[in-house]
Amino acid sequence: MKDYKQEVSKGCERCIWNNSCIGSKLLEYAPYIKIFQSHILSVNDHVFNTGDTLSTLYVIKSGAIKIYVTNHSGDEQILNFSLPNDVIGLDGYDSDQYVSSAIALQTSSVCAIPLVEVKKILNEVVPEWLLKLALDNFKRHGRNISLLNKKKAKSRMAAFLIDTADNCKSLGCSGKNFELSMSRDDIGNYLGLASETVSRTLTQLQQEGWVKMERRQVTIVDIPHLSEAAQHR
Amino acid sequence: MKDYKQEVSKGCERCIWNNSCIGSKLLEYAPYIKIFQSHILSVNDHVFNTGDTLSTLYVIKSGAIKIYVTNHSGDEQILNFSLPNDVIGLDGYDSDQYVSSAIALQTSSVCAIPLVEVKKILNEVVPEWLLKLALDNFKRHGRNISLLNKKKAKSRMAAFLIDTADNCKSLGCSGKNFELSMSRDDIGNYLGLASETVSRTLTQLQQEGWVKMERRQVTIVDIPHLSEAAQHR
DNA sequence: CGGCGTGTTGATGTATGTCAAGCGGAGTGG
DNA sequence: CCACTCCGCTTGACATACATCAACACGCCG
Repeated sequence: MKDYKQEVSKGCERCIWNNSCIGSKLLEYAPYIKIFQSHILSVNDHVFNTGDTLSTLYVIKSGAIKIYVTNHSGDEQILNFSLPNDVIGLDGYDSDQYVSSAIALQTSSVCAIPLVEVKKILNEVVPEWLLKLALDNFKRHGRNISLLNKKKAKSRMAAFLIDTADNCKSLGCSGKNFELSMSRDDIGNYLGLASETVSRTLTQLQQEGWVKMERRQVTIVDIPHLSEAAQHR
Repeated sequence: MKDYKQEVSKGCERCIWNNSCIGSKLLEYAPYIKIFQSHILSVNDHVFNTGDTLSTLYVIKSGAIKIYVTNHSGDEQILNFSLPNDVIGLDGYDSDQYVSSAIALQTSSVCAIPLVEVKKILNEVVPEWLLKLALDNFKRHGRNISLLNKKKAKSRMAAFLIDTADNCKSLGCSGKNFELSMSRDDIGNYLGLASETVSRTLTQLQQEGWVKMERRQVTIVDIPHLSEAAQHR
């Protein structure tokens, strides 16, 4: 997807998504932007890969694209199935790499929007705090999925504890020692487990020596092992 | 939470979140806005309820708030645990009611921002297409959670089919008849099920007479029953 | 002390994962 | 055009993780 033969400036006017597509709206707003011609993808062609330099957003024009991440033991986790009119590639907005991969499920076509231009406009127009609000939501979305799609209770609990610890740390506390504000029931509801399972899993994690628990008071002892458990689906 | 005694304009300057809080940023941006004094909540106090008129956003100053929805058979589904500095209440932005409920898990305090003012600024400043992008993401987030937190395979599949049908409909097709672009493997991965379970569940749904399937071609026959199945956790 | 809410632990049932075999359509090559 | 193969899907048999039901322990508060 390196070479674009033709700009789409003209194409947009004839595109069936012209009225709803981000790309054409962007063009109205800043006509000087170069949006590149819809690119045809065959089944199993990648639009981008995790770790690739993030320089382009894509708007799907036709087909279907699978968005997924791969953990370091090679398991694939699908985040989303994106359809025409969806924008993909935004998830790494504040890093400079894609944090997910995108692959075509059908013959598809996408239009490419240079991210630099989008960023420029965003920075000019949108107050920083607002951008942060939107981005935070983006990230939470990803985190949530990765919590819920684990198959084993142990992985979910481990992921939940790490997530909670991270949240706590970003609020200024140690990150190893914190208090859960919710009941086992609530945790179970959130993670899709019975509260008894939450209880059992927590004692199990204690027996492994990875955490210590005293009622709702949590101490994380062995972060490496806990993280590893959280990776397993 | 109807009466606010005191504006927080002064309070913001002394608040520990002053530099990162949306409220204070908003004030810098539009000093005329009235943000209301941090309000103290006891355990199990509601911040807002599903269906309440959406007129206020809340920024959490201290404590922890549980965000949840209740389906019509009364089951609670927790969407999130929100912590200090989080903004809550945005999820119904483009309707005029809250679409979730918020309840304090601990003694907490929140500041109230009138949504009218935020909307006014957003509309002035942020291009409509951009707003749509952010909101769409919001909604997808909610949909995803409600897919993944079902306990039974049948509910997940039903919810998945309905969701897919809706997506399809919003792209202009019938909404009763569509083609899945992904394999059973992918569906299983996405829903956290084995592909065999996906297969079995689909044949089960067919035997119930709720859908017809021909390879990846889906026909939804009995929407009421399917929707009902999708509700059950 | 007694009652209540919350959490733990045990016994049992069940839904779903796993392994394995077989089916059927789509594409390929003869 | 037919046979062959491959891949995705289905179906069955079995194993297992988790839900459910139930009893009980603990801290909290009156």
